[in-house]
Amino acid sequence: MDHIDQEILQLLKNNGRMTSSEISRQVHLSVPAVSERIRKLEESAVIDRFTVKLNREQLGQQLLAFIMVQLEKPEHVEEFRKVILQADSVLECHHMAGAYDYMLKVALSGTKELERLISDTIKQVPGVVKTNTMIVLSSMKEEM
Amino acid sequence: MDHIDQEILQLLKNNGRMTSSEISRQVHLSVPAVSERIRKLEESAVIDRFTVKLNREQLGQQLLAFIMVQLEKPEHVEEFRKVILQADSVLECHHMAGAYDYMLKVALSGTKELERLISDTIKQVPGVVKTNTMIVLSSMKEEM
DNA sequence: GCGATATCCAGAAAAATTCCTGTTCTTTTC
DNA sequence: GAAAAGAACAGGAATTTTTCTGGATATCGC
Repeated sequence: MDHIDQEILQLLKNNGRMTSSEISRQVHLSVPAVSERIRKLEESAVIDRFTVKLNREQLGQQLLAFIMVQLEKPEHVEEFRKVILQADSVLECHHMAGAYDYMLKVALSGTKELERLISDTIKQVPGVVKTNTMIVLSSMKEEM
Repeated sequence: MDHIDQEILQLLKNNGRMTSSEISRQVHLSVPAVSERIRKLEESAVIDRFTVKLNREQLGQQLLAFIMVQLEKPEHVEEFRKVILQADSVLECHHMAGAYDYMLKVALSGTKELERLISDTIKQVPGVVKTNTMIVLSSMKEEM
């Protein structure tokens, strides 16, 4: 992980489909050298994976929110996990230290769908005793 | 945006570097047809951009946290924005409805760096009157 | 010093992409 | 309902990229 690797990662963060030959021109290395570096970054798990960032608004998910969840007892975690992993509108779920046990980041079409998610999905899980929802007005920064 | 486009997006989410020829085999279309569809998805901004998901732990950022920030008056927003955009450890910054004005998602090496970020960077911004930091213990889901 | 490992480059073969053309299918319009 | 216009697709050629070799150079540990 030298400074050239960092340059390569920076370029790939901006454009994950940038070709090795284009990268090679920017970092002043040969094409095989760049390909080999990328391969090793993947192998060493520094690069988790290549992906595509979609525009949520274009996909009808105009509403972004954070939902904090208090789970009564650890015995309910498995059921909770299953529900969360299946819910497409839940982008992230973090186990937290503090007053609440879980923090969810969710993307939905609007408040109707948010209401359904909270009432019909999250609060239906046994052990969920309290939630606290915070609505996002706008996002000034959003990387990975 | 038909079901084939959705298939293509799903494939690209799992592997952003999947070649058009590989995709064409999976969705039973010709290579030019797939390329054209991807081009249009980019043009219509459904695809924001291609990128790479890095492994934060491998990069020495073992600590993930959310910081909620209360900003006294809107006149301090510009200064706040500048500081946030420059801070590499701040992954996300959302303007919120509710008790706090901003929600930050930050990734750092540890509590020392977190302390510096809060005390020396965020709280130094004029107008920041209150913060509330929540530490992530583990993440069971994290997409985009 | 000396071997072992790693990194690099150059060139060739394989693969993928792009571009072009012709065809089919859908949609529009009369 | 039929003809025209437009969009989407498949096939093939030219270009670019990737991958795979072989060999040179540098680095590290002994």
